Amino acid sequence: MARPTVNDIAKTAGVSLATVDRVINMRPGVREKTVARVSAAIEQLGYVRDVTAANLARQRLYRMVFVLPDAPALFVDALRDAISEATSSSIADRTEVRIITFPNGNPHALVKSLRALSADDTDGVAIFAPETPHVRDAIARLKADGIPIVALVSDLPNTERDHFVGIDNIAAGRTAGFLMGKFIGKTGSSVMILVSSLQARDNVERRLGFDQVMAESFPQIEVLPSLENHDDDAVTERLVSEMLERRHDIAGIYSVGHGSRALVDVVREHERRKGITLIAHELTQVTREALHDNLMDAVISQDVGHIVRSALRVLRAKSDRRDIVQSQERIRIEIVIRENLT
Amino acid sequence: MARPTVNDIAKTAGVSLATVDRVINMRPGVREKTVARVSAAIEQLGYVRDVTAANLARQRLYRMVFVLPDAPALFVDALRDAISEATSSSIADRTEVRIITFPNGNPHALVKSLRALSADDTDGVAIFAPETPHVRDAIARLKADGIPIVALVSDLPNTERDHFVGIDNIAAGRTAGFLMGKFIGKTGSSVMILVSSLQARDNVERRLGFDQVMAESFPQIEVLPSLENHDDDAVTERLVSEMLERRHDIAGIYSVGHGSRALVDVVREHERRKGITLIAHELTQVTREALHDNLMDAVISQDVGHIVRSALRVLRAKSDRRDIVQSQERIRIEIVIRENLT
DNA sequence: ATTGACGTGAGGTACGTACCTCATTTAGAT
DNA sequence: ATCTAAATGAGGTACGTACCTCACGTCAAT
Repeated sequence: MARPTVNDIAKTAGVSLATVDRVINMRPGVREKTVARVSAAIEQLGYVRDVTAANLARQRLYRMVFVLPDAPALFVDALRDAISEATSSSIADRTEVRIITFPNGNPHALVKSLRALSADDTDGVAIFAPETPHVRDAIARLKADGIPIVALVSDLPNTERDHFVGIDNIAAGRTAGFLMGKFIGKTGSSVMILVSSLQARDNVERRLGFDQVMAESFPQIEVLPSLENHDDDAVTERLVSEMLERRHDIAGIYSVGHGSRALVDVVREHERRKGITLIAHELTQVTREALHDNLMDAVISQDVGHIVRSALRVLRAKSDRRDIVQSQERIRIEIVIRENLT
Repeated sequence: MARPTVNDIAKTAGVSLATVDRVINMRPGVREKTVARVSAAIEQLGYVRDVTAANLARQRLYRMVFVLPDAPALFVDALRDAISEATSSSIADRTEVRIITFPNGNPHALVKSLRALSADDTDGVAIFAPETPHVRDAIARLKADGIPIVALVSDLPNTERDHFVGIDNIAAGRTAGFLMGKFIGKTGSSVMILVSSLQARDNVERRLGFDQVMAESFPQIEVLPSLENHDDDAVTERLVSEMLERRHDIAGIYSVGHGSRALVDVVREHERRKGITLIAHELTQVTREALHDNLMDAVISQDVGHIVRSALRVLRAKSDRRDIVQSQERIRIEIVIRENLT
C-alpha cells in the first residue's frame, strides 16, 4: 500500500535494480525491449520517483539566477526583496539564488551578463527584461546549453523561454479600464495615461487592454495618448503638472508602469486631487500609502512573493524534467483598494 | 560552505553524533550544560535540519484530515475539489489526506467525528465549522492529544486552534461595501443583504465590515436588515422575489454567504436585473458565469487552492514544530470582476 | 570456435538523518 | 573511596535513490 520503490519495480519487471536505475535515469546500455518492460512496471505500480531521496543521494543543489534591471522603481525593489526572502528559506529546498542586475534600458550589458552563464554553474534563469533581438539570441544560447529559462513579469513570447511567470497584462489593463470607467462614472471627461516605456511589452499590453474596455464600455470618456516617463521622477512631475494645468477635464490618471512615486507626489499637492480617480500598478510603499490616504482608488497588482516562489518551483521542475502543477503557478491579477489592503 | 550537517555540529560542539541527535530530537539523557553547548554550535554554524532527509529516515507520513460540512454550496464543493487536487500531488510530499463530512448545522455529528480522531492515526486537522461550545471542547480534546489544528475559512478564535487559514472577513465585508457604494453611486437607494446563517462567524463578520463602510462612506444608501437563507435555494428565491416586488429602490444585493446560485437565478430572470448591482462571495461556476454575463458586478473571493495548500503546509510545519513563513500563508481577499476573471 | 561489443546482474558506497544497542565515562551521593 | 545512576560515545542499520565497479552472459561477426 505504501508507495512503490525502485526495488518493487525491479521485482515486477523481473530485472535488477541496476537496470531499473539505468532506465529511470536514461543511461545507455539497456535494450529497448527491457526499457519497455521496466516502463510498463513503472506504469503499473504507479511509481513516482522520490525526488527528495533522489536529491539527497545526488547531493543536488539548484543554482538559480534572477536577472533584473536596476530600474528606479519600487516594484523592482519589492521583487528584489521577495527574492531575498525566498533565499533565506531556500536552504531548506536545496536552492541557491543569485541576482544579476543590469543597467536599465541597456540590453547590451544584459546580454553580456547572460553570456557569462553556463550550464555547469547554473540550473535555471529567471529574466525580467524587455524583449530585444540581442536578448532573444542570448536566451537561445542559454537554451542550447540546456538551461531552463522563465520570463518574469513581462513575457518574452518570441523566445524559447520555458514558461512565463506573471500576469496576463492585457487582462490587467482591462481590469484597470473597467474600474476607471466605473469609478469616474460621469461623462465628458478624459483620462491621462502614463507609461514607463513603450519598449516594455507589459506596458504596451496593459495600455491595449485598457483601451479595449474604455472603447467598449465607456465611450463617453476620452483616453489621451500615452506619455512616456522612462521611470524618471522629474519627467513624470513635469508631464503630470502640465497636463493638469492644460486640461481641466482630466478625471482620471492611469499609471501603467512600475513606478508611481512622482505621480503620487504631484497629485497629493494638487488642488484637484479629490476630483481625480487614480489607478496604478503594483503595490509598493508608495501606492500603499496613497491608497490608505484615499489619494489612489485602486491598484492592480501581482504578488511578488508568489512570483518568486513560482519561478523557483518552475525552474526546479524544469531542471528535473518534472511536470508543474498549473493551477499553483497561475499569478493572479489582484485588485487592491483601501479596504482589502492588509 | 555547504550547509552544515549533524556531524559538523558534533565536531564543533565536541560531542558525539548520538548526543547531537538526542538534543535535536529532544530525547532525554543529556545534561543541560551539554544541551547548551550543542545549541550554541547549532546557532553558530547556522544548522538547519534537512527535513527531507529526516523524513526519509523516519519514513514520515503526514496523515491529515479535513473536516467539512455537507452544505449545498458550490464553495464547499470547490474546497473539496481543491483538496482532491492537492491530494493527488501530495504523494510527493509524504502527505495523506482524508476528508470527513458532517451534516450541515449539526455540531453534534461533527463532534462525534472529531472524537474518533486520535494522535496515532492523525497528524493534523483542518476544520471548517461554526464555533459552538461542543466544537470548542472537541478541539480542546484534540489539542490535549497533541494534534495540530487549523481553522479553515471561518475562524475559531476562542479555541486552541494553532492557526487560521482564510481571509479577514471584516475586511472582506468592507471591500464588498466599498465596491457596492462606488458602483451604485446614486442616492436614495437601498441594498438588500442575504446571509447563509447568523451562526456562521464569517457571515457575521462580513456583514459587520460591510455596514462599517456603508455608514462611513455611503450614508445616502440604506442597508436593509440581513435575511437568512440557510443555504436553501427555495428560501432564497422567495426572499429575493418578494423583496424586489415590495421595494423598488433596491439598487444592490450583497450575498454574504457561500452560495449564490438561487440569487443569480432569480435576478437573471428579473426585469430589473440591469439596474441592480450584485456583489457576492466566492468564485464558483455560478458566480463565474454571472460575472461573465455582466449580471454580477464583483465577487469577493479567496483562492481555495491556496487555502488547502496553506493548511497542509501549516499542519506539516506544526507537526514538526517548525516555523511557518508568514508571508506565504496569508490568504488574500481577492476582488474578481469580469476583466480579471481568468 | 573465437573475439568483442553489448546487455544485465550483483553488490557496494554515499547522501543526511533517525533510532537502536551496548559499553564506557562522569557526577553525585554515601 | 565506593557505589549508582545518569550522561555520553561508538557503532550499527535503515530510509529511497544515485552512481560506481566488476563479473557474467548473449549474440553476431569473424
